[in-house]
Amino acid sequence: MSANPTPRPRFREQLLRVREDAIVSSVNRLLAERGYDQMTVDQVAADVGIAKASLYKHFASKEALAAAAMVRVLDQALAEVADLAERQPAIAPLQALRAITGWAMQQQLAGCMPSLPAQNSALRSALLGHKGYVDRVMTLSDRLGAWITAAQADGSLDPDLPPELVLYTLYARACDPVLGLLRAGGTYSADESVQWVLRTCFEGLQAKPATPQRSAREQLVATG
Amino acid sequence: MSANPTPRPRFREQLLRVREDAIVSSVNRLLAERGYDQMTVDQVAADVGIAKASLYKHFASKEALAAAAMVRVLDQALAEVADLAERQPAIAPLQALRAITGWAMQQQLAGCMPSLPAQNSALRSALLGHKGYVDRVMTLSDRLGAWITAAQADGSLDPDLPPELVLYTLYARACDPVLGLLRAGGTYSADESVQWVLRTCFEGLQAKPATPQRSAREQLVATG
DNA sequence: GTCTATAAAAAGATAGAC
DNA sequence: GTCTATCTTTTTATAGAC
Repeated sequence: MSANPTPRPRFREQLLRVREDAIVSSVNRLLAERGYDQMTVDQVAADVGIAKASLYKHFASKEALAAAAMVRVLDQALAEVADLAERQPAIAPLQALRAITGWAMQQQLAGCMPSLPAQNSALRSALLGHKGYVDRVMTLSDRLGAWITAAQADGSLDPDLPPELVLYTLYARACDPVLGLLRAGGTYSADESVQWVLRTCFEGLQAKPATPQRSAREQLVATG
Repeated sequence: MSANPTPRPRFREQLLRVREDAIVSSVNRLLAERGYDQMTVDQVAADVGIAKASLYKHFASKEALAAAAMVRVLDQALAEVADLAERQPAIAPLQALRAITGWAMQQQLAGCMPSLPAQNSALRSALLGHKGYVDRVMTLSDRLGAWITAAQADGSLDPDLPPELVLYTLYARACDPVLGLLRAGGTYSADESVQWVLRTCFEGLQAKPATPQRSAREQLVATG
């Protein structure tokens, strides 16, 4: 009998992963460009350069394709969080939240942020039944939640706000259409657009009350 | 010859309008519940209670249905703006913007805000070719733009922000998914949810620097 | 696993009688 | 204008050879 009944299993595995990675890349881009409903499996197959039937050997359904894309971007977000915590262990929690949100916005403008419709219940069910997806969402929410709690404790984040409101808001801003509209206007670069939307997100639309110009009484006291 | 070749044309017209109004109501609700891509013409016909072919006698396409729903909600928004300007002529521009945005958020939570995908280019083209829709969007943007300019002039709205950023942001908040998520949590009523999201929109996530607690020196001066 | 070819079903739109 | 019945296209998914 042969000494290697299954020669180089690692190599085959690696090849499989590379192929599936290419598929997920295509899905990711198409989801970012066209959204879930407008993306077709034929487009994915054509983009990857394989037959549609081959695609279904790797992923069981269109929903599975979307889930895989979400898992990847969630892993990237988790890596970004870990990187931030490692490189800047002393970073203020509010600044950490701002950095992660800015990273997500950059991803969106770069066409790397898959966008799924909130209203497609079939897709929603499929995602909630996908353990890998749910686990990552919970882990990321835990990490962000810790920063939110800390930022509220140190007084940099409004302590009155329900933490879940903050969490939802940050997730939503990662897909905020305002970003694309502002960028499409042509007046601002991608980075500038991100800074503007980040600013409105954290500092609001209203003018700051005191910081820019002190009150007359305060000025009198300080001067006299 | 008969004295009335076309008997009671007004009555027929009125009947037609009532029917089309019922259609638009169904479309509006389905667009709010399921979104454009997940809404089917069959569902609309079934909801109205007429045959699909009859539907196509009133509206030429699915895109036309969506456009009609948007026109109606834009008219409602314009009526709200006019009502605000008439009943409270002295209202501060910032408060006017806040009131209109809050009204839109209430509409969303009530299931009356049709949501169209930003990425469907076919739909986008159809809308941009629809004069009634474009006119109303421009008119509403003009009204809001006037308030934005005024609010920046009186210093209540951050004067550094590009006005188009503010405009885009207000439009986007009318469809903000955060609202539905917060409401779905069950902790807050619809009105409370609107207030929370309004607050984060205008005041941001960060804590205010000075307003909530005055500085020690200021307190000393005020007390002594 | 990859391919070609083909279901199978959904959905937008229309024909033609009344 | 409203209906039933049908068309046409698109799209998800699979059969079966290699």
